[in-house]
Amino acid sequence: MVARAGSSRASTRRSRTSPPPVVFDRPTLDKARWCRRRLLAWYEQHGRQFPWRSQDAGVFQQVVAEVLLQRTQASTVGRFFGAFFEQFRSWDDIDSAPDEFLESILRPIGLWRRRAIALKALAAEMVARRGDFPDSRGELEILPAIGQYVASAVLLFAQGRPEPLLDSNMARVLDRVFEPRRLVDIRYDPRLQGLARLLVRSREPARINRAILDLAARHCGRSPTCEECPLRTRCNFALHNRSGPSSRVPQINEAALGRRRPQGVKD
DNA sequence: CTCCTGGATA
DNA sequence: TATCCGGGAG
Repeated sequence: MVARAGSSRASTRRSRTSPPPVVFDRPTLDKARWCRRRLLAWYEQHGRQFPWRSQDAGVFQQVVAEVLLQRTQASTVGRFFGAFFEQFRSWDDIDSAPDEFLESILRPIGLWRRRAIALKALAAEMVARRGDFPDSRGELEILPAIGQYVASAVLLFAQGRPEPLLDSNMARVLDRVFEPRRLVDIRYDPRLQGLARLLVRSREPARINRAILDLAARHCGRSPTCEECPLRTRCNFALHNRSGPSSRVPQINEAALGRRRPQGVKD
């Protein structure tokens, strides 16, 4: 039961995220379909369980979890999940909590100061909104703590729309299976976003999203285990990779993609 | 050491 | 468009 609040007229005029003007050729469309099937089959057996993926998790927990997951490993948030939501069970709980208390709870997983500010601002907004999110991406991305990624998560989980959870992991999978991205920053690469949106265009977009994220975490990291990957037979990286018996992977010019920060050490 | 389901800021 | 936030796991 999707309540479409007739926003057809003032449709997302020009949000920070461009609409999908990207057109793909037939081979790419076929490959995407093939990937979807393989991913779902793989996810059926190897998908990971997390609290925020549970049926028990409401939109509140799902969205807050997305904020907790930013630049943070899922396993870390997995261990942290119970302790956090035992203290904060609603937007109102966060809104009414003292800043320093929220910070102290967030401290173990890092980014605690920024996250406290962001969650506070978002909670206040959500209390004022009586708990319901706007239904357009443009309106969502205005809200505090909500950027392109979390906006997609809200549209995906709260409205069941086929939006991609395009993070650095999904980007890496798409780079390898399809074409390398143009831009270093995935947030401003229309081609990459269009590709991600194409992949999750299915009956169960949430499952596809999770399948890709889990695949990236399990087999498609910096040192990928292509032998066990369900996409290996049509993945550029895996195909180039199988040329030799050595398990050591030399280099695919991937060094230019990941940002190399000098990270000056000061003594 | 790098990386982790990014977003706000200048 | 580049930088910062942050503790923890690998």
